[in-house]
Amino acid sequence: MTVAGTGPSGPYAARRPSLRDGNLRQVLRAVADSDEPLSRAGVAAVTGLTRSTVSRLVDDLVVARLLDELEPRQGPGRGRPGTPLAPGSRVAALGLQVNPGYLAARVIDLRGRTVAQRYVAADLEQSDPATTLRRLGTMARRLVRSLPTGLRLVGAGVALPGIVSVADARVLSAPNLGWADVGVADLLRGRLGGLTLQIGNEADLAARTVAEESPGRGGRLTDFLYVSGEVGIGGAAVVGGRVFPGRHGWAGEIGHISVDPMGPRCRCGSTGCLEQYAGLHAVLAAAGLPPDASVDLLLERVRSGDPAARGAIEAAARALGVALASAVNVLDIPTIVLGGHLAAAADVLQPLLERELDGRVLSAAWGSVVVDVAPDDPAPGATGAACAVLGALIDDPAGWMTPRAG
Amino acid sequence: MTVAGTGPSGPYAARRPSLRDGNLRQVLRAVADSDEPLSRAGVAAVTGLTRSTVSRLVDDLVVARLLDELEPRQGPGRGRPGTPLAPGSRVAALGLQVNPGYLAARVIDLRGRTVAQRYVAADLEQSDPATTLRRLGTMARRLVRSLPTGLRLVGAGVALPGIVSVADARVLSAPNLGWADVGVADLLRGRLGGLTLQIGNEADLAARTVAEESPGRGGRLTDFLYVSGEVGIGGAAVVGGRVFPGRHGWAGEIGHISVDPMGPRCRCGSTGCLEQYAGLHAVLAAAGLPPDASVDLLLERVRSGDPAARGAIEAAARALGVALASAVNVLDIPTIVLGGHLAAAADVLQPLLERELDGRVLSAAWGSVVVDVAPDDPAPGATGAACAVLGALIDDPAGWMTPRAG
DNA sequence: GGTATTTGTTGTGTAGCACAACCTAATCAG
DNA sequence: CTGATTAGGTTGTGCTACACAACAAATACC
Repeated sequence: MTVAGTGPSGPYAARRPSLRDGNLRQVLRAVADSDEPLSRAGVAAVTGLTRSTVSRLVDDLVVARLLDELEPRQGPGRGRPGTPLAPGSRVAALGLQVNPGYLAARVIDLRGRTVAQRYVAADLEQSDPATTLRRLGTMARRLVRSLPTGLRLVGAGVALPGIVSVADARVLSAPNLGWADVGVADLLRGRLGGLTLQIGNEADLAARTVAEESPGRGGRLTDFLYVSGEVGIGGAAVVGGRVFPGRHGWAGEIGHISVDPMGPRCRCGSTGCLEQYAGLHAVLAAAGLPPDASVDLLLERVRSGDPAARGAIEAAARALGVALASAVNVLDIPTIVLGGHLAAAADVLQPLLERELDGRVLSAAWGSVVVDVAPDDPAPGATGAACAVLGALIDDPAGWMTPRAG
Repeated sequence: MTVAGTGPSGPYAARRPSLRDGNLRQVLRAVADSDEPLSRAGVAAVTGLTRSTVSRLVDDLVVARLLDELEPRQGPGRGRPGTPLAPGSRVAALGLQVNPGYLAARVIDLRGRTVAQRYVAADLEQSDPATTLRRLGTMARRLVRSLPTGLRLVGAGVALPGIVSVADARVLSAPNLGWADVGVADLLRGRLGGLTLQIGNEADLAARTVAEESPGRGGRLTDFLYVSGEVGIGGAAVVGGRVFPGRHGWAGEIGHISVDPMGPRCRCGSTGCLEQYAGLHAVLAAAGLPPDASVDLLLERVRSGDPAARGAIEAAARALGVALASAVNVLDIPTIVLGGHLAAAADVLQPLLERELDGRVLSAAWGSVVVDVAPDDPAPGATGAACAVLGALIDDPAGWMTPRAG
């Protein structure tokens, strides 16, 4: 959002150094956003600043290790070859994720490369928060210890499936974990060695992995509705490359759009929520499978023509279409990205879903709704959590350079 | 972002004068946003700039007539009294509105005062676009001619109930007027004497009148969902004081949220849209009234206990609750503002609506959904259209000062 | 090897803000 | 009525950070 007047420094104030701060960000962004290494001159061309100004800013960013000078590579150019620049590979962030089916930890550097990761499958539906977070903390600590020296971690993030309070790092409600009112920071921070900890909703953070190919570098899509099918159904609206937070950061809860107000009661208190039609448990039950059956088994049955399984998935697709159509009408974001289990089932969902959407979305007359699939990532929340930390760094490099220069 | 970076000039570029441009905006905003006239020193205190800097910036804004120096008024202060500043009263914009039931034109100055206005009731359902816009144009021209000399109009805006393309000033579809693919700018511009013309959706612009008390001055609410009940049901999501546009500017179409996928067919092509339950024609029909009956008659019957009328309004309230709950779950904006006919019916709608919302909104457990009523304005779209023009001026004063100084 | 071309650096000019000193206009104390 | 106090507004000086221009460095082309 190109809104002015709001930002890291607040609605007001426009002191002198803010010009430099802003330009540091522009330069860092330009490098991060480019798909191939830019030279100083390239940055100047992209940003509109002069070469001399860029040069000075780049030098400072290199000293702060936010940028690296790469080895000059031979290109088919005519003049003096530039020194290619890239986001600093010695600056990284830790991303963590708690999901009903697994724990994950991942370290990602400013270039978006996964430096190290761990993944443990575990059944965490109705788990004890303290025990689970202790496990996650231990996992994270081991991962951090295994890192090469010289790598600076700038922060950590945790992705959790539920309603979270970002400000005080609490999980207010995570029904699929059986958690309510859990202070994640308190239970985890001690194990992270003083690393700043951010918390976020799983779908919001997973959506980042679609919005950004690497920290600061916009992905193919800038505006889309991410639908995270895990055990429940979460979601996030991405607008202009940024996750739309809403008032408390709880936007995107499409799992609780009402598909039929006379439908079955949902544990959220409402009736006929999408989750009651397209949630994992609901679909498995409709397909005549036990609640702990795998998605793969369901999809196998669908593809082999099992009528109950096919009926279940078709009902889910229709419900999904009805709910998403309402969401698209409200948000005017005619692009859907399926993630989690829904991504695995995309091939069987897509035709029905697109038909339903095109029939129900008001703007479909001027452009069809596109249904896309999220890139395959076993723990997209962890990736997104790390990217969120790095994104904050890219958004305000000056704030990170002054306190600890060098 | 106080400075460069993102803003009117685009995501990149951060030249030198942008600092001054940004500060001009901050100063102008500070004055516009204050509920009582600020002095130069007051602006300095609010913005964090020094008095000397503010003084220079204010002087330029006064020369450009964007600010006025008021008569010094006696206050109970101790030191030298400051010269109170206010947004320039000689700068104004023209706001126009075409509604199924009326035409309106209104001139509003930078202080938010209505300088002049005209209003003509007319039945424009299924009207001819060219004829209607010619009428509106004539009305506007007469209004402009009646203005006092010395008032500078900086632009015009038109509010229309339908899907509009802002970029090329076309109405793509306005079913309640019977319009499709109408080039509003071409039909109107000739009558406006070269005034720049913006076009906007009625609900989006009406929502501005709630978000802003006067141009640049935030209202009581900064985040809310505006529901415009005219003949159809439009809507707009306001986030951080700004209307959320979506990809094409068509966000907020809550009239076409699906309340019951098995419900009656809507003219949009979908089934069970909110408009089929809570739209004016639907409610009148359910109450056993003719389609051209007035809202007042309906409400009178409801209040006098007519069972059919009461049943109709209750059904509408429930449908509205179901649809708005979905919208709130997607947007996380737990404040609803009722406008248009819905505002008139607020007292009978409110209890049922709030009950439905609190039962269906996920976040209701941490804070009830508030249902509010828009201020009474016979043509809120016209007001909002004028404010939109003035808002653009306030957002970029530098752009308006350089071309024509003095 | 010379020339053209592009990159990166260095020096100079300048816009615009901070800071401080000063002037002005009010209230308050006596 | 006079002087002290307080706050608003203006003026002058210095500094920051960017623009512009000139130059050095490194490559390709002839």
